Amino acid sequence: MKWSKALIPTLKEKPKNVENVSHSLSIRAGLVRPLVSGVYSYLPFGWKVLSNIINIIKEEMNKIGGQELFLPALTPSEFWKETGRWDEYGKEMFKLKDRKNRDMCLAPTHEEVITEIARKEITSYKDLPQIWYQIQTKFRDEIRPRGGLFRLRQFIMKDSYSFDTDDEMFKSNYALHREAYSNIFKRCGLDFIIVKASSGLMGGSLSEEFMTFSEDGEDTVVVCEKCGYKANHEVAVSRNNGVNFSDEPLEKIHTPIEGSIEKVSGFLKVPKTKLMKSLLYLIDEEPIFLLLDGEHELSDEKLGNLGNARAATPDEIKTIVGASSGYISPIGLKTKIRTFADTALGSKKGLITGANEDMYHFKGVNIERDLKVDKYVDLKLVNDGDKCESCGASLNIKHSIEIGHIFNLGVKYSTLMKAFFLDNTGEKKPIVMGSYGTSPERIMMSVIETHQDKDGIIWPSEIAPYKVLVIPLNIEKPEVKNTAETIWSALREKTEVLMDDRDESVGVKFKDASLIGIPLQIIVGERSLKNGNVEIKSRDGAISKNVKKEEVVEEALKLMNSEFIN
RNA sequence: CGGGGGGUGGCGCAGCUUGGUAGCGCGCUUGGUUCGGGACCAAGAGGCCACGGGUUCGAAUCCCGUCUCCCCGACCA
Repeated sequence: MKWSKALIPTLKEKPKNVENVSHSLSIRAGLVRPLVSGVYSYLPFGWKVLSNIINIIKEEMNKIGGQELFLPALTPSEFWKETGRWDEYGKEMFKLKDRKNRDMCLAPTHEEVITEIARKEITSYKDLPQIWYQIQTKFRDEIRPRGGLFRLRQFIMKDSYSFDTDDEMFKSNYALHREAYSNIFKRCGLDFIIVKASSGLMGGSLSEEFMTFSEDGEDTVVVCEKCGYKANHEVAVSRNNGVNFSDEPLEKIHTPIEGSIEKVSGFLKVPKTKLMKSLLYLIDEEPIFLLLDGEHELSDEKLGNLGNARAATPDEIKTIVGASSGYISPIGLKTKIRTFADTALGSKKGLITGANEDMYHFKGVNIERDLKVDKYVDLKLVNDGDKCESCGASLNIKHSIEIGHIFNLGVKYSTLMKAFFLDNTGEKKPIVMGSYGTSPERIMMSVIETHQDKDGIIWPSEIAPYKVLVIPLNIEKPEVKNTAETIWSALREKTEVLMDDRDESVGVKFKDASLIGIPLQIIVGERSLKNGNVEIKSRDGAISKNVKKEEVVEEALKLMNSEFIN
């Protein structure tokens, strides 16, 4: 392709309303253009990258025996109603009516549709296992699209589904996907880790997320550099901080300040760990006290695991406990309220917590002596620097981007939608399912996030829109032009090559070359041509040398296949 | 949905406080000079100042409403 004939609309300035690097670069390099919030057009240059990513995905999925299919995006409500997600998904689902007034939606995911196929077509254990996948557009009316292309309302998803007779068989399909995903991300040039995940709306237990690190990522993960422990922040665990205070008698003290952990620890001049956070929640409409170490926040995910939970309102707290939030605790209450304590609280002594009277706290609280804990559960959101549960080293919290998610659906959908098969004893059983998702846009944006410098993108060669960029510096000099043409023609038979044949000044060409990030550049200019040379260099700066113009094609092909670029 | 910030030639911005001929940089067109890191000169084209109402002799500017985009929180590939 010649640049003069191509649509590669580069931008000199950072577009407005753009925050993170990948968003800015994807627009500046002419890959994408916004249409409405959370919806983007993919221009030819960007689509080439996405197509390369999609091809890698297909290759790796086919390798594990995945069969590609293509399901409709427009789906009737009835299947969603069978599983209850018509309501569960709520406003996030793009719902519409057809001309007969029938409820339809633009599918946000495809468990229902795929299960509908499975229940009709799979009848015997002899039909199992199966892996079906598709690469298709998903629609989710996100509460807030964000981060450029990180959270979209319309996006491409590769989703696959596995069908097995039992958990044992499922495990091997799961492992195959884990392997395939690892290969996909590796080939795209991404560094990633696999963490324990939260399952969200999908349900199911075994669940892992593939994460890349980026300051602009909307997720956080907890990692232990020492033993390799890693988990999504929401579900990560850490040890008791090991801080102990001496035992004292229980005593009510006057604390004439706002009852926050911050204020109380400041007022009493004690560390936050000496405070015990007492929170009143309604779990399945039963009031329950949740106790946490003063320096930790409650994890929403872990809270959700307890049941249908919500924080008690100030009025409810007043009615149930008789004091305001900030001055409450399960100690000395007339009415019994069940109490769950975070595991890290253990049997601590000498703590401070609310005295169930405004402006008063208890000091000297001894958990074993002064209150009855009904259940110890893991409730806390891990803090940076907490001690690793398994090895005791300090944990780090890092921003990350979720690029893939694999999980066990168990028999949730097969049971709800009656997708049964007969096993070898003639017994009717629900199909064991797994669901696996990744998104080409996310991959592309993650790659940009992690493969760029101040001048622009540096594409890993496998997904680069072109592998080589030929830059004739002054297109009006016949020798420069002809040499570039010769190189370009020879190269285009072997690989994808772009030639910047625009009549632009060198500065513009070099700046654009850096911006669009083609991994290999062949620079044809009068200066080196005097010695019969052209320059070949890699965008990442690793290679820059002069070679005979007759040998540059061969050299380029050699470099392309070497390890030098990611 | 709550909170915050925007919408002015294609792009990035100024102008708005204190109403009075719509401006700058980039890009674009034409001609010329340049050509190893966003060149220079000259001449041009291009704007219902998001939209709808008001106030006023007069509104990009003041007031009311609407739409829309971005950021922070509940969601997830």
